[in-house]
Amino acid sequence: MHMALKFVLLTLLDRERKTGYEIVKTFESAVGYFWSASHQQVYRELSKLTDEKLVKFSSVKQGDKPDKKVYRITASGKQDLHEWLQTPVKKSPSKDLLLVKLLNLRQDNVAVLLKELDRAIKGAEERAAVYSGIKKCYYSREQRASLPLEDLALYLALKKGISSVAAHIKWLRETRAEIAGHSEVRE
Amino acid sequence: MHMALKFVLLTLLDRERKTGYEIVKTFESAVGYFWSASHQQVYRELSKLTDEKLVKFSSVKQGDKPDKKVYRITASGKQDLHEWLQTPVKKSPSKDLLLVKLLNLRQDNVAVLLKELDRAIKGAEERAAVYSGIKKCYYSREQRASLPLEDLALYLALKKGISSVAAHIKWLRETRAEIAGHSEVRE
DNA sequence: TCTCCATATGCCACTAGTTGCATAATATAG
DNA sequence: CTATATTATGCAACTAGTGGCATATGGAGA
Repeated sequence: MHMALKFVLLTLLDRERKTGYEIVKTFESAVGYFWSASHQQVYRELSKLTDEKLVKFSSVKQGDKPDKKVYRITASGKQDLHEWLQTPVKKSPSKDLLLVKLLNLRQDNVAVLLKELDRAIKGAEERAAVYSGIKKCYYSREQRASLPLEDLALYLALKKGISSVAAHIKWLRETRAEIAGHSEVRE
Repeated sequence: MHMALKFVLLTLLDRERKTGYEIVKTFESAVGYFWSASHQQVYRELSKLTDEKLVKFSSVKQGDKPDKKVYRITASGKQDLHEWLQTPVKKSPSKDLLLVKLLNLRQDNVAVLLKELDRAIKGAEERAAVYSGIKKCYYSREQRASLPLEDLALYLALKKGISSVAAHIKWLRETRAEIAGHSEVRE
C-alpha cells in the first residue's frame, strides 16, 4: 500500500481537474466503494504533491464562496502515474475484526456473537440492496453496452461490490447456523 | 478499527498465555488470514497493555536462548475484552488498489491492465489452492463434526477465505473478458 | 570459518490515517 | 434571530503501522 493515496489522487486528477473538496465528494460517491480518505488527508497530500511538482493548482475567486484551488496533474505527475501502473500491486493482508470476535467463541459468548452476526447480516443485506439499486438506475442493459472504456471501471467496481457482498452474506448465514447448531447440541 | 490490535492481543492471550514472539508466529499461520501485525507493533502494544495492567508477564530464563516474557491476560484485561465484545464493530471502508488501477482504463493502458489482472488471477488461484489444501489436511469430515466450539472460529475463517477468493476469481475472469472484449471492438 | 537462520526482544524515524478544532461566506429551516 | 448545512480550506495532536537497525545465543550448512 506504499504511497497509495498519492496514486489515487493522481489517477483522479488524470481523469479531470478537481478541487480538494470535489475529490472528497468523489470519495463519498462511487469511488468510495474502493477508496476513501478524509478531507484533511486529501488537502495534506495535495500540498505535498504540489511541493513535488506532480500536480499544480490555479486559485479561482468565487466572490460568494471562499476561493478554491483547482488542481491538475503535471507532465511529471503523469509519468509517475504511468510508472506506477507498470509495477504490480501487492495486496495488503486483509483484516477482519468480525473474525477476531469469532475467535472469542465459547459457550458464554455465543449469544453475543450471534447478535453481532445478525447485525452484520442486516448491514450486508442493506449494502446489497444499495448496490443493486445503483445497478438498476445507472447501468441498464442498453447503457452498459455503450459504456465508453473510461467509464467501464466504475461499473466493474460495482460488480465487484455486488459479488463480494453476496458471498459475504452467504458465509454469514452459514456461520450463524453453524454456531447456533453447535451450541444447541451442548446445551 | 479503533484500538483493534489491543483487542486482537487480548483475544489471543485470553485463549492461552503466549510470548510476543509466539503471537507474531500466530499471525504468520492461521490467524494471519484475518489479522496480522509486525513484531515491532506487537512488542510495543504488549508493553503498552502491560502499563495499563490489562496483561502481565513473567520472564522465563532459558539459558541457551535469550530470556522470554510469557504474557497472560489480567482480570481487568478480561473485562475490557468482554466489554468490547458487546459493542458492534464498525467495518472500515474497503480499499482496493486494483480497482484504482482500473480507473486508469483507457486504450493506451489496456495491455498493462490485462497483465495486472492476469497476475491477480494467478495469485488468487494460488491462494485458493492453499486454502483447499488446508481444508483437506486439517478439516476432514470427521474432524469437522467433533470440532470443539473454541476451535470452530479458525475453520469458519478458512471457509470465509475460500468463499471470498472464489468470488474474487470469478469477478477477475469476467472483468478480464469484458476489458479484452471492449478494447478489441475498438481496434 | 563465515554466513545464514531461528529464537527473542527492542529503539528510532518514518508514513498513513483519524479526530477535534478553526475560519469564512452564504443559504435555509425553525 | 439563531441554529444548522454547504462550500472550501487548513492546523495540531493523536493512533496505527512500516522499515531499518541493534543485540544476544546457538545450530546448520558451505
